[in-house]
Amino acid sequence: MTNHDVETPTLMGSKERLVAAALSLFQAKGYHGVAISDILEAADLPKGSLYHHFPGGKEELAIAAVGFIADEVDARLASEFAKNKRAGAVLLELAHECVIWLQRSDYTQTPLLGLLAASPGESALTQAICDAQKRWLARFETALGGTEAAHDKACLALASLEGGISLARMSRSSDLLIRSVTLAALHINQR
Amino acid sequence: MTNHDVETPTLMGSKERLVAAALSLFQAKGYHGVAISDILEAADLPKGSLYHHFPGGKEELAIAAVGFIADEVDARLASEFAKNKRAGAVLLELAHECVIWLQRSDYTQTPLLGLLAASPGESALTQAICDAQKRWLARFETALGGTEAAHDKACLALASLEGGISLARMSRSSDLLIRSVTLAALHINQR
DNA sequence: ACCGCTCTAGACCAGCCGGTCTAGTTTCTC
DNA sequence: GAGAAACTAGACCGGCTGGTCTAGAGCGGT
Repeated sequence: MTNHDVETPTLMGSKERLVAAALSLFQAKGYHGVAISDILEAADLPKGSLYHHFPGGKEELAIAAVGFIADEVDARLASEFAKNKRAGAVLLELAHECVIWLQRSDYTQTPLLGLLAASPGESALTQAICDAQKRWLARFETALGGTEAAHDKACLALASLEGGISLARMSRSSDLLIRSVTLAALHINQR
Repeated sequence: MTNHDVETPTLMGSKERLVAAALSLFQAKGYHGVAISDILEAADLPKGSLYHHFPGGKEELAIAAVGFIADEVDARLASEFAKNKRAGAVLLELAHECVIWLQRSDYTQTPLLGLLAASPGESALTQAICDAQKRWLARFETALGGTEAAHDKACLALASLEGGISLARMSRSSDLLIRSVTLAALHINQR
């Protein structure tokens, strides 16, 4: 979850700029809430560029955006777990990063994938989101030992994170996210 | 969370029918994903009726829908807690009802408010959603004793529920929801 | 200098969006 | 049964949507 910043567009190629702008907007308003023109304006590019890089239009772009955040978070999880950290600690770290994200956007943006969930049913986009969640889940699960209990704990980790983000965004305060995640982390760490 | 059924429209007044249809559709596709014409078709009513009962248009209707589900769940929580049930048991019961809901809609619908979160920022609608969450949170909090720890547990309860629903809907299986919620309930029940 | 490829640029389009408005029908009240 | 109020009905509108298409700019290779 590093810098997908739209304010410094010239440093990225136009394709990357499109993905970054799209991700940021989708995270703020959901798939249907964002118009193509919004994305183009944010990325400062004309329509032709979009349909050159993404012939599939809005949905293909959204899929790319989901893939981007999925990879980023997945890589981050991998590196954290590689440091032999306990799963609860990693969860907390991720949550704190989400808090920063929320605060920086004045609680307009949802980190991760929450708002993207309102996507056209049964589409490739939905599938992409599902895949991302599966990958993150698997990271936690294996880190927790791969047992049945580990699976349960991994579910709780992700659910408390996504749910906590939703609560935090609505209440415009990171408090609820922190509370739910720390409690979940506590439970996850004990064997 | 009883019957807001759109299939038996003639049994309800047209205003109730509009609210029921709107809620159902918003829960399936999010605020921006639903067109007024969709709602009208589902409720089998012309446009005039909508703007007679809800002069504020789409947003006012959405607010009414949020209020409806908020009241319903809130009343349900109140009655469950009145039976002196432990908070964990109530959480589990609520989750099971959500599971039924998910399965009946073939995982197209999100119970509660998840998808509504993608609503126009800073609007009255967002406020209505926020209020609903606050009320539900308060139910759990007081039932858990009103302490600081109770607040934490209440957050975990709601977060695991909403997050679990999101996971379940994406994976088209209630499994992940059940897992995260049962684990959360376990932790909530212990003092 | 020429070509071919990648990418930018934006005019253009059919269709749908939320919302308004007038006319009609039903239902309640007296 | 007269008249008002509540509600239904749907034509209509301007603006915006996602998407297509043609024209051309920039640039590397030869």
